[in-house]
Amino acid sequence: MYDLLRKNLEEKIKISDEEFLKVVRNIRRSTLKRKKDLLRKGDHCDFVAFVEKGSLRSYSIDERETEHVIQIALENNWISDLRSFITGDPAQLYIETIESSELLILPRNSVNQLLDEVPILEKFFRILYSNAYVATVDRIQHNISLSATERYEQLIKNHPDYLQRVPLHYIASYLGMTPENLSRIRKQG
Amino acid sequence: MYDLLRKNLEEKIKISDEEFLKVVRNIRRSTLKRKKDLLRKGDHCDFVAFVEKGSLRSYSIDERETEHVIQIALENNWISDLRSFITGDPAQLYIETIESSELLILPRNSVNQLLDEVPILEKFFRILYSNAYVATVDRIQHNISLSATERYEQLIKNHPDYLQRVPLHYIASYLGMTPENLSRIRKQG
DNA sequence: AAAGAAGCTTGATGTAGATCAAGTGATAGC
DNA sequence: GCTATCACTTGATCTACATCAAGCTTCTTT
Repeated sequence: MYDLLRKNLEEKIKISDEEFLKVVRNIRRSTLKRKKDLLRKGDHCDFVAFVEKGSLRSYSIDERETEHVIQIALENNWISDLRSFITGDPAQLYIETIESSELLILPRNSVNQLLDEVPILEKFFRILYSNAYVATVDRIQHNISLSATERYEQLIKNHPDYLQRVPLHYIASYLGMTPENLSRIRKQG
Repeated sequence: MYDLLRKNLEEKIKISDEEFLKVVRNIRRSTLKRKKDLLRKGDHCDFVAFVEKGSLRSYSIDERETEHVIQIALENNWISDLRSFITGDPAQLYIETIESSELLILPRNSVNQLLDEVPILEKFFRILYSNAYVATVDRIQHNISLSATERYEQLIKNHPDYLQRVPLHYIASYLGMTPENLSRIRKQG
């Protein structure tokens, strides 16, 4: 039932049956059809969500009403508006399912309490945060120094699975280009 | 002697004289002329540095030999290659003084030890990390959704001090544009 | 005080990628 | 199984910004 979550935790920390049970007790399971909202801008993002099945994206909308995909998460990944989760500020992001999905939701209240009960989770969250940090730093570097074509090539290398599962216009947005431009890049390559 | 550092810590946490003394005992003071390296790519960044006086920048160099300014730090700010500091991987960044500067260096060894001796510092570092995270997320949003002119206008609003102290071609790089383009933008505005 | 380096501006030209517009093919949900 | 929305492609045009090149000014260092 919670095998994938357990596996995910054990990629980062050692956790006993007993400790894992404490985590599981605090989890809420959520099943969502495709294109359903998990978070809307202005909400308080008081959870982190683990993707057990399906796929999601987080995105922002700027003043010109343009969407920008920030994160794509398939199975075995965590998604949240970490900024809002950490600071308590209103969310800047929307989070939405791409395919219909099965999620395991860990609310912030529980997290605070769990950190006392299961101290090894401190390490887990530290890793979660620093991974998120490193990912965003990488992304800046990426956008700064690569052309649209190179960014697409990197994506093929690092996330070939996205191409099977995620509509191309989301991928284009994630890579910081228009769908038209991505289409033309794919035609050449 | 360490007034500015104390003030900086107290912006984020409450710290007693005794605790602060423990911190200070672990600090190394460093005085650098302008344009001197503090960190080179490939080094292990095993410190965080507090700017007591002067200014620094961190930057990367891409395959095309182009520099990209990642962070600018004036007095009362911290600078590091946090990615390398956190993960222990070799640094991706260079750090260099812009003006001649006075730095307070906190080595990682000391940090680990200090976290045991002065638990309140856990909070300080959590805040330091999450500020860094939020800053990079903001920067992505910024670059994604604003034009070169708008990015410059935001900078004027948020960091007017940079304009007095930091050469314009570093600012241009920080904003993700060429010096020529920044020059033309300033001419119009 | 002089010489060199660093910093800034201006003009001419080039180009990656955006925007606009239209049409075709695929999917989901009733 | 039908219909509407969604997804993708292709072409024509436009534009923000980069690149290249040159000259001027202002600092730094000796």
